[in-house]
Amino acid sequence: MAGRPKIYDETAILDKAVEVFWEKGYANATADDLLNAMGIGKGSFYFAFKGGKEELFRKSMERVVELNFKAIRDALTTCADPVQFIQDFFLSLTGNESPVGNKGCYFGNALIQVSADDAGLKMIAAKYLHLLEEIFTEAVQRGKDLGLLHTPEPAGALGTYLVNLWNGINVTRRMESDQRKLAELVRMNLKVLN
Amino acid sequence: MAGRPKIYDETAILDKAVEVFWEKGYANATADDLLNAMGIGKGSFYFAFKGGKEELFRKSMERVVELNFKAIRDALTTCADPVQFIQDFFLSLTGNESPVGNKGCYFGNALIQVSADDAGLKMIAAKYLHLLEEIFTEAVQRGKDLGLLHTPEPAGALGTYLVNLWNGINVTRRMESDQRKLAELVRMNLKVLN
DNA sequence: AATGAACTGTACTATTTGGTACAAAATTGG
DNA sequence: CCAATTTTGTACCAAATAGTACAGTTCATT
Repeated sequence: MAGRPKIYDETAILDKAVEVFWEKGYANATADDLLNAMGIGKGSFYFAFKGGKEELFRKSMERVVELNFKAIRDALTTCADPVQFIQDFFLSLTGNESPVGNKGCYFGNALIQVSADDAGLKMIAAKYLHLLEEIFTEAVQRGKDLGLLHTPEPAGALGTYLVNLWNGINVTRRMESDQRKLAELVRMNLKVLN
Repeated sequence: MAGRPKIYDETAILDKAVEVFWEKGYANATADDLLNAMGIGKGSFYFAFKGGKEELFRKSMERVVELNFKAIRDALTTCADPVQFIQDFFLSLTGNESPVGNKGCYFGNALIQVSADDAGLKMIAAKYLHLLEEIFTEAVQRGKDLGLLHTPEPAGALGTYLVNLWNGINVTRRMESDQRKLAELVRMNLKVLN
């Protein structure tokens, strides 16, 4: 354990990479784009990420899960009314300054942007979307336990429903700029939570 | 009006290009991939598509609209029960051999795959998704006129709902291979059509 | 301070990319 | 058959790309 110390902060440059991938998409983000944003040289980059762009993206997905999903899960498991939280969450997606950003879902994007021969990355993206589904399912279950939900639909089916709504909204937002229509759309969908 | 005749069929090579774009995605499809699939040389290609890959993709989108959306619209405007048709249509998406293929929505994919500086392509893709929304809306309206629908939701809102479901399913299909869950998801969503 | 390990910057390379140039080929009309 | 026109194949190019090689640097340990 000796050696020259890193001149950068691991997570800081990962965050920069996340920005680039989110903004430009996996396929369109070049190594140059990434290195510039991260502010490190090729030497450092290929030393830290022996797997190149692919490994960087894998780690960037972990980072996004860490930053976003964990926060959602925490909020959902501690808040007084998870059902209300879910409703607010989805409605917030219809605004211009959504907390999640306007570039779609990091993992949904990945599923569609990553080329077929990077099957590994796709599977990881799918896995994380399943995690999100699970988070929704847990929240719904908690809502049921708290007596806030009376629908006969099982929590698992509602989790699937919500992750699909998430996937849909993240695409539909790109074709529809009318926030009213988006909000109405969400409201109509959230009627399943009654 | 003279000149050497084309050695290829315009629409035939467009169909080949559609295949490649659909399979690999816009960003990942190289000119080489496309030329090989289309079976023409660079000379012919850049002569026929002066705008290169971008123009080819624009025309390929037109072709997909022509092939797929027009068929859906025709079916929806002539069938006896448009509501039933919509239900069958969405349920068919959950199977392995969906009529639309398993590579997602051509236009939803485009919205997510095309780089930000190709804003023109994105707008066209969005426009075509709005066309699909309109097709759904018309079908719903017709269902109402025929007395097959009793929901108080306006047809336009239901059209938006359905295009969002379409967008969602096309992403969710990539993360969820369990056809039962997908079918259940669709069934839950289609309860809005009652 | 000497040693060795961890890290970085730069120069280089090989390949792939989209795209152009242009001469040759295939046709129709005169 | 000749001229005009349209289409094609090939050779070429410049830029961008991912990645390697490696010498040099900075530190902890001794």
